[in-house]
Amino acid sequence: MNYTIKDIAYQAGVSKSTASRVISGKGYVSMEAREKVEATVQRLQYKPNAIARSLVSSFTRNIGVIIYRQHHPIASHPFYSKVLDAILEKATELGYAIFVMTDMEISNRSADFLLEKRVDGLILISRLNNELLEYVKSFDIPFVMINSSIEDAEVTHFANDDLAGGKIAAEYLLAEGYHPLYVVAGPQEHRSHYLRLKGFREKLVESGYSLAEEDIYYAENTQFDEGYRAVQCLWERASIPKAIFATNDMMALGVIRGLIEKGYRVPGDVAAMGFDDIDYAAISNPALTTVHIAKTKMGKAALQTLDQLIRGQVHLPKEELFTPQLVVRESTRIG
Amino acid sequence: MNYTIKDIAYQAGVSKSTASRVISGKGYVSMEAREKVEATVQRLQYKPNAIARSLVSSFTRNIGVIIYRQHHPIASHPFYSKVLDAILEKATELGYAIFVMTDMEISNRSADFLLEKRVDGLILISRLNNELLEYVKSFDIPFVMINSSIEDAEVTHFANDDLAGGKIAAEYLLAEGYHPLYVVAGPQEHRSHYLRLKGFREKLVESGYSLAEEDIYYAENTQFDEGYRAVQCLWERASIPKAIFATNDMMALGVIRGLIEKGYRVPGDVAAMGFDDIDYAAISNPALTTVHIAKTKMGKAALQTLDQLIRGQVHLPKEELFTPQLVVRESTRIG
DNA sequence: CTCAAATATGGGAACGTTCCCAGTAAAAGG
DNA sequence: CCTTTTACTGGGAACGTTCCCATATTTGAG
Repeated sequence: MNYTIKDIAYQAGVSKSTASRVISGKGYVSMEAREKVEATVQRLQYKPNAIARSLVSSFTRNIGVIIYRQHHPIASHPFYSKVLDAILEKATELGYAIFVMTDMEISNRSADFLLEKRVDGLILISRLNNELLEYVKSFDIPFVMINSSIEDAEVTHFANDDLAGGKIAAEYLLAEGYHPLYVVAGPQEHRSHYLRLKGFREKLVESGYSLAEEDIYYAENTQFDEGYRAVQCLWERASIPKAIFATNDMMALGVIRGLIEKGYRVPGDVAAMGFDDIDYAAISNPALTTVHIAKTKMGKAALQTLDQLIRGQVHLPKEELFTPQLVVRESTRIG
Repeated sequence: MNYTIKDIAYQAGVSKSTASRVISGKGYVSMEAREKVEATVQRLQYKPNAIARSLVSSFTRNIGVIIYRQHHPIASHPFYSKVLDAILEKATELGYAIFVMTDMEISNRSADFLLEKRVDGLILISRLNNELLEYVKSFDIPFVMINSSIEDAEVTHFANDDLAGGKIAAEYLLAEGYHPLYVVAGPQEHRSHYLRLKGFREKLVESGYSLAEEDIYYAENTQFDEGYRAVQCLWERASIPKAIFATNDMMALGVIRGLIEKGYRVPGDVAAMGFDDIDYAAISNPALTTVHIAKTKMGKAALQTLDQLIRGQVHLPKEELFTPQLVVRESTRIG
């Protein structure tokens, strides 16, 4: 059985009002009463009931994180798990507890569930559609999006500057003399993969090159296997590229695997480059050149802003883009 | 503003008792009343307040997961994130919401926090000490442990059969003709690393071999860098092994990196083997031979059992060991 | 010495549910 | 036709807090 504030009050010989004042730390309390109550709290290992507190204050200090995944589990996702880590760490700092939910299909289910739990705010990560967005908006609960597949002018959104990232990749590969180039592009319905390809192509054009449609493999999902398959498909064509850029690291790793199996040396014969800078990029063989995304910063900033939203601040920037950074490793470094 | 059951009752023209009966689905309600209430619920997008419900029922349908990590973030941990994924999936199935917490040092902080939130149960993962265990036990809240660093006869524990796993590794390497062998062993305070080494050694002895202390590198943590460092340290000694076994995959990957940098071919010159079967093991170059742990099964079983505990079942097995499985990949396959 | 301000206390309403209970109306049993 | 059961309804207490309010005591300024 759990003790209540009444038990504390009774055993400390004060009223529950006084006990409440000591425990919540607000209002006038005499030194004597304070000591008696604190001693009793200690002795009975009393823990205030956050449920009852929430009921009266209408704040739960709980936040829901929903990651909509289509193919891949959430927590073990090499990218989103990093963001989630950052959120969890920041949450401890700010005194929030985090509900983590994952949903295979994009539906209202998770949001409904967390709304019933009366979370103070919501963080939506990755894929979502307009219907869901409108649904969440219709309850006026603070929420932010991270790396969402869609954009909305009214909703605070944290994302990597993928257009710039695509350009960085193209610029680097061209500067290193890699040409011709092939691209393995993730699903174009997703904002980030679309922008990465777009930035890459724009930079090529700016530099006097071009990117033909037949030099692009459009992947069905964003995983290792699709990178591997891309090599098989692209190789049915005549020319062999000097480098392959994939719009994320997992696919780039699949590309490397495909190349090695075909007997090519990476980067000796064909170089490979990814995007995301997941943990494994640094330790793979060869280590993967990629575009680093500030995953930790994104996660922390998202919760920080959500906290401000919860505390009633209104005039916050609607979009925050994080600047990506080139990370050069072995997979594009010859000699 | 959120609607309450009173609003529903008023707008539907019934008492809040009747509205409650319709919404919670228990007690007698006329067809007419039911329809009126359901229509109003639909119209106002009413969501029952789980906080108020919890207060009266004393169940929250929330469960806390605490992962104590020493060096590595939790969600992006290649092993525990898989377990967490399984827990999240099972939770959706069983109708629980999951609080995920992470703690750098082993303290009562996270447990206290979640206890105040009045979670129905707790899942403790990885490292913990007796003090913490006794503390959690002192509140009689149902809880289970997964892959805990310590054992306790009274607490339900889900773990891999690490002793058997160590034997499997030794048996396989010997059968393939690998000898002499080096071992990179994780911190021996942790039950699983201790048992993996123990099983490995026992099998060697059974087979007429032995494992000298100087052929073991005791790692300070369980990460990539320590595997890499192990190679540097072990190589200061005279003989070169035919294979190296690391008590987890991350260290094994570090070993491979170290070997490659020294100019050895893996497995041509020296083979390498890990333990865990994390995602990266399958896609690394060379793909890593390892001992597979049923991470998903462990996570699901843990929540399943916790649910039974919460529902009042008492006679449950105190320990469940999952049988590991050999996974042979390139890193030990010659030719 | 008086009176206002500051300090301290306890009673009780409120938060949004559930659930027990008393009561009524209709159906069924004798 | 009376009685018992069944079907249905609404009032109100309870869950464990916070917080407003009324009241009591102490402090200290004039």
